[in-house]
Amino acid sequence: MALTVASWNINSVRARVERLEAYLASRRPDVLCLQELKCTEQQFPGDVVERLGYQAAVYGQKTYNGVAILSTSALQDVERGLPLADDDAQQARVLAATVQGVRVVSVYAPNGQAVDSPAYQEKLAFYARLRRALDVRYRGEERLLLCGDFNVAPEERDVWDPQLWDGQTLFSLPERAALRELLAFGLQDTFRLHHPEAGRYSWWDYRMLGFPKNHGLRIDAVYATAPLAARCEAADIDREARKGKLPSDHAPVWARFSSAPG
DNA sequence: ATGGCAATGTTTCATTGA
Repeated sequence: MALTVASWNINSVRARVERLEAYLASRRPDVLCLQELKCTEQQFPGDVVERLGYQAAVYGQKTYNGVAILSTSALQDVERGLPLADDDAQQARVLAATVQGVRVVSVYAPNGQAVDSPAYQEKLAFYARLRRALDVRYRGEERLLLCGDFNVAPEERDVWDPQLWDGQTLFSLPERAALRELLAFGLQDTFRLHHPEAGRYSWWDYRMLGFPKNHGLRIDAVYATAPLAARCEAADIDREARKGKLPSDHAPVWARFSSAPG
């Protein structure tokens, strides 16, 4: 039995319940990590996902942020936030749970606003805390997935106009270095295991015909430790979900893993 | 076709996102 894990910044789960239902019903991922719920746990449409055969772990807050993990099988050892990080107490950005022996983390990294803003420094600090949390909690030999909106395009091929984006938030060198430092824990980009090409994005600006012109960035990912990367049969971006009326500005990303003995 | 910002709440504008 293969395991398909998807991740989607849904940009308000209440505003897009119908799209969530359609995605779960048509794609049927075993696991779906969500970001930017923009609601509290009480406001999360738990009955809707339950009807579709999913159980949900939800870490929400009013108006901003909010992450969840949906799964067709049992969610175990749910952990909210980062260990030993009081700074994150006010922001629901990280949620972990174990599914079929795989530790799954749903991550919503800070946007960072402008490079000269305090929010940008907080973004870098978030990355440093996340890396430390991995060091505290996990080992690179474990089956671990970091799924989410990382708000950093790793390389030029992940950006529609690298010259325009040069030095801008989401593509500036310090945050790309922070992402590299996170991945140096022992994580691989599942999309790049199967797709070396440029021009494949997970986010498009609502403004200026971003999507029709394919003016996007690849800032959402499923990052996997070596034992899972070795079992990654396929990975892609569900660009279809960005089409039509009232889409999220992000498309879901996913990776499929063959069942590994041991 | 895939379409010209969108969601939230502080609500008729401000804030945030990326």
